[in-house]
Amino acid sequence: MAVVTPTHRTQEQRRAETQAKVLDATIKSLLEDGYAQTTTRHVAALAGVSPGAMAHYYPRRVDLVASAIERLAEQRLEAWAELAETLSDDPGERAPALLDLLWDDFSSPLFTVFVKLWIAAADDPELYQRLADTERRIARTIARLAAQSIGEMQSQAGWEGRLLVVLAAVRGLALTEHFEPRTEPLPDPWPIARATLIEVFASPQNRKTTARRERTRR
Amino acid sequence: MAVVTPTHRTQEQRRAETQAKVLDATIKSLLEDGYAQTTTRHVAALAGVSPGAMAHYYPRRVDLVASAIERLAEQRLEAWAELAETLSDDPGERAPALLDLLWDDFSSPLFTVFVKLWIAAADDPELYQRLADTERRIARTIARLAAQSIGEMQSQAGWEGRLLVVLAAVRGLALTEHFEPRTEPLPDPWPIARATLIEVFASPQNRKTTARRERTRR
DNA sequence: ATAAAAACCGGACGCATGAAATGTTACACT
DNA sequence: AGTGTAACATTTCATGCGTCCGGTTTTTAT
Repeated sequence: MAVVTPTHRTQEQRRAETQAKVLDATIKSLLEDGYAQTTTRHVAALAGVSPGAMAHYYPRRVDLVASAIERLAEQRLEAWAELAETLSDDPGERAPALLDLLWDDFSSPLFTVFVKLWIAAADDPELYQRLADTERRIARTIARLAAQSIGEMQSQAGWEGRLLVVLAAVRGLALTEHFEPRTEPLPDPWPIARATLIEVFASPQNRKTTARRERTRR
Repeated sequence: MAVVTPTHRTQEQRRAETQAKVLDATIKSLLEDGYAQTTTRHVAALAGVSPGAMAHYYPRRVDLVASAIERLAEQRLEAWAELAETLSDDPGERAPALLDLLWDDFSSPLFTVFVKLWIAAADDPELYQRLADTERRIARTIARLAAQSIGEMQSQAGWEGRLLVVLAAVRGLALTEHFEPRTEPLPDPWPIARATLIEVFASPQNRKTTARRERTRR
């Protein structure tokens, strides 16, 4: 495939360029076709790179998806850190805002990629090994973010369980929405779930401070 | 392979026997090796049946796993119906008991099989088609069971959201426990989550303040 | 009871796809 | 200009799914 361009690209440029193309193609494939269908050939074709060239950078499939997921994690963490800045100072507003942030994150297609990889990793020790480190960083960041977002709440009884339940509920809801087979489409469950989760967060103990009505978004 | 055959097995018997062996082997493989590694030959070897024999009953892989999952669903539904009988009549006891039932079900290895198949079905239209019907029956049964278990609660404000959140939370918690990669083992989250979920189920509807500001929007 | 028919089971082949080894081209340094 | 090294391309090997055909056991009809 004769490259017509006499452009003087340095090796570093070429290297970075093909790597970027390959990683983008990998993410695209994971999103649209799932992990099983994300084959080396398919990714190479999507990226417009020869299979052999790709094998040079990512010898095995695991290397490919591990690198891609690390890049994804970077983006996700950056987005989180950025959005965390926009949170209100009012404790009564902060919980609902955090919930919406969570839901936006979990209901995005990127969440499905992570889930698909968790499942695959359950039966693939090597992939598991590669994902564990990345996943750990994500979990830590989210935990830290959540902790500092609900800050003073931690002194109250049962905050640990409430945080656990809220996170699990959002995850479970997202899982159902994304993956559970349906014969007919169902209405968006978030408005109803959101209302209940705000109650859980606000908890009976400090109802006087949080009894103010929350804003309805969107 | 001369079976000296003093056994007078009727065709129906042979048929049922090999089918049972194959289906059991399929479930075993799904449990231990995941969907991707559940190959037709692997299952045949596990069942002690030749690939050709298996192909006679289940021409393609989809037929195999679809049949297996239907059998699993039967067992699961029967177990649920049976356990539902043992629930206490005391409304105060019934919610915790239902929660424990839920957790037992979702934290069992069988749950992981269903999840693995959901994920696989997301990128496999034919498998999706086959699973949708079965999954729908399960969802209906659980919904009906939960509804009649919390019976009179339905008259109270926000019961819809509470049920939704509780189910989602248990699902999400189970997902995390089963699949999220960890570098170190974590303590069992159920005791803490359980306590919070019981509150969610049973607590705030007694207070008049929360009942008023429910139904934010929809 | 026995022969014909049907059902059941076992092994093997073709096709497609995934991963890896080997060969070829382009760049950098002196 | 020439050589060593890194980037890229092609080829080969291994694995898994789906299907067919031959052999055997059970059923049915006389």
